[in-house]
Amino acid sequence: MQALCEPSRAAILRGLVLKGRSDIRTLADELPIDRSVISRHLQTMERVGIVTSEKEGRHTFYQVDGATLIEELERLTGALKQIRPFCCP
Amino acid sequence: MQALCEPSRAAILRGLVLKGRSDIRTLADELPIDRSVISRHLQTMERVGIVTSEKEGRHTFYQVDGATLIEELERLTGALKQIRPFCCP
DNA sequence: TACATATATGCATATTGATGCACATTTGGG
DNA sequence: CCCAAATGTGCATCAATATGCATATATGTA
Repeated sequence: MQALCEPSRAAILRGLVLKGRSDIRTLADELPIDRSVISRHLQTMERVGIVTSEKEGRHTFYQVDGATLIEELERLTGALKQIRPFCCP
Repeated sequence: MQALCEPSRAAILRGLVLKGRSDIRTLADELPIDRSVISRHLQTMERVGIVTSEKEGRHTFYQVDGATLIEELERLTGALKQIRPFCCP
């Protein structure tokens, strides 16, 4: 959730989806955001599990982990459905 | 999303789910949060559409709109599923 | 009508977290 | 080994927004 709230993070995620697997430099070329900021946001999102990273030489490639993202959302949706009969009688 | 990110809002939403339809005073009795703050957060969440309100005399009763919440989440999940083959080949 | 209760709002302050610079670190190429 | 490129980190600053008090507004009740 946190990850999807912040405009910059959303933009980075969007860029990553559009471009597919890419390194920070490539993403930074498309966004008006400092590379260091992008780096940190991607680290944040990796911690949460919605992106993955692979180091290749001096580059770090990031990629959206759509499966995890979907899983999490469905988990939440499922939980809400359990609750629903109670919270909206 | 924004609504679910903020700790206080999450707490209020949780309270609202546990108690079911209730007024601000009732919620405030369970939470270490000022009534005015709760009032504003509920207004915010109503604007987004995840809770609904009904005035009855001097009370304003709020209720979680689980249906909308689930709808939104499923919309997002659906969109992600569309993208998935591209973003995680 | 006067009063108490419930909620909403104006406003100043506090808090959280994003931002970008400077610099450190890592790595490949000559 | 030295340099340049790519990324990561420390740090000070800024911006957004939550918070709570004081107060306004609305509403039921004696």
